[in-house]
Amino acid sequence: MTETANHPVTTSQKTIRILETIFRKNGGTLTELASELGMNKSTTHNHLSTLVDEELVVRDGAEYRLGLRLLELGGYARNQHTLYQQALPEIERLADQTGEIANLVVEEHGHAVYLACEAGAQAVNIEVYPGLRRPLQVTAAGKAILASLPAERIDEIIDRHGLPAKTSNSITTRDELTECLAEVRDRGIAFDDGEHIDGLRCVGAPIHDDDGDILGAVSVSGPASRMTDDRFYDEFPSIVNSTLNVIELNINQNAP
Amino acid sequence: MTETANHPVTTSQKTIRILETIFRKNGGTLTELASELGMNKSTTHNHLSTLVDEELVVRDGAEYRLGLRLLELGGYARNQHTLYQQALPEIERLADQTGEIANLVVEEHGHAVYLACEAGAQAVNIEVYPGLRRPLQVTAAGKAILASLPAERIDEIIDRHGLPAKTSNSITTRDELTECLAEVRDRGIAFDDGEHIDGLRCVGAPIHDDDGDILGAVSVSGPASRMTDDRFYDEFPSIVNSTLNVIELNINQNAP
DNA sequence: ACACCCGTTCCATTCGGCAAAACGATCTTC
DNA sequence: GAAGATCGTTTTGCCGAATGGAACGGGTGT
Repeated sequence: MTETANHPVTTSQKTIRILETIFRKNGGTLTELASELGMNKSTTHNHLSTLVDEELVVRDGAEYRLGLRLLELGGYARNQHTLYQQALPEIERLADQTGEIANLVVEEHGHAVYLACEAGAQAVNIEVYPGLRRPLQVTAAGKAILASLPAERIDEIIDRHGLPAKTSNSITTRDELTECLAEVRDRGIAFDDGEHIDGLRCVGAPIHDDDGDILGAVSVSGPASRMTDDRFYDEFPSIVNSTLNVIELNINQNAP
Repeated sequence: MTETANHPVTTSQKTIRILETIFRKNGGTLTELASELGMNKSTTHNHLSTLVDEELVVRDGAEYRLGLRLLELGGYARNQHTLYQQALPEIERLADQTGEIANLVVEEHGHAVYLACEAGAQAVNIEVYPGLRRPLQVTAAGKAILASLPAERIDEIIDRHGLPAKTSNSITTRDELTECLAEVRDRGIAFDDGEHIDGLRCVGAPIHDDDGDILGAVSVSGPASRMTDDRFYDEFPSIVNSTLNVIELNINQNAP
């Protein structure tokens, strides 16, 4: 299932690695990228000029940067998720209502991927943007999704990505995770108490269709200073829950 | 400047063409894509499994679709535009104020690229999304940008992309365009009166930094039924203009 | 004016991308 | 339930093309 390609196209892999490197380093010159990748300058040059030709990369003097063509493709990838179209207005409302950051998350390739993140009035400016990927088990939304997946799928994902620790609170063993997910299934709500970023608390809930299949998750995150225990454990879970109900209603109405 | 690469990496071009085709056809099976591209099945298969490996493509049964990894890269490409960060709140306000669709547009590779498009209360649902590209000369925002570019750059762009007609109102000759851009420079406002989509009217204005360099454009679009002449020629231009002033103030304050 | 750094071009080698065909799996049809 | 069609996967050999070394050119800064 999650096995790697038998005959990968190595040339294309190189091109993709270049894109990734530009992404990681936030742009760079030809020689920078070539040495970073351990590739010859002329090879890198050929790849880069191809990418510029195809408009996936923009050249600004000596600097190469990611081009907006990627946004066209990525924006389209997002739009094809009907969940996005159905849930976006509710996510915006959730952000307004809480004043914090409200997120819509789906699972892809074993990652938690943010489809939307709307900032409320007093939202703290953490670097979160549509398309961002994080490990599933360190986010509230990701845990909500994991809790709705069959055990063998969870094993697959752990085999592929492991359980990397982000803070001292992170879950790092399969046993801890199993226990945690059982609680999530009980409550219908997942928590992240500084497991990804110290001092950041997060409340999430899974979104199901009427067949009971998991579609994604909705979550709200804010700093512990404003996320007092009563808001974290009572108020926000109930707000998230009512948002969830509206979203599931929308989905099941529009897809009979 | 706008010349094509001397030694393009043809293998990577093929991979990119596959991505484009999936984009255009909104997904497809292996054999569909192979015949569409005139490529052998095994070749297409190798490329596709590489793309899935790299998480740029998602496989859902027999269907291949664009993956959200592209949204990660594209979202990042958008975030690196400081204009986006500075102008987004004003675009949202503009959408609220007018009830129509408010857009933030930049030029890249000779296209008008939508960085943001926020829907107001009564916005008509035209298919516009972040990352969408359109010819510059058929949109109000694009004309605003063109009007601020040096003539030789405009010639380059026309050489590369031509002046494709979208409706019977579209500008199709260099002379018409020159005349139109002169008016835009006079007024500081650009109009699109059904030049891209019949019955769609659009008001745009160019965003400059304090050096006078063009950064992008802001625009509002709505159906002619609501965009009566007085709103189209008076009310909306003045609203767009005041939005523009706030954005330019933000930019020049935060980048001294 | 000189030197350094970075991007570009040229060329030979060899690696790997490509197509044709055979195989396997899944779903439909009689 | 068997036969056939259709689609994805694998195998294999050949030729193209991606690669890296080295030389060239162009800009900038001291």
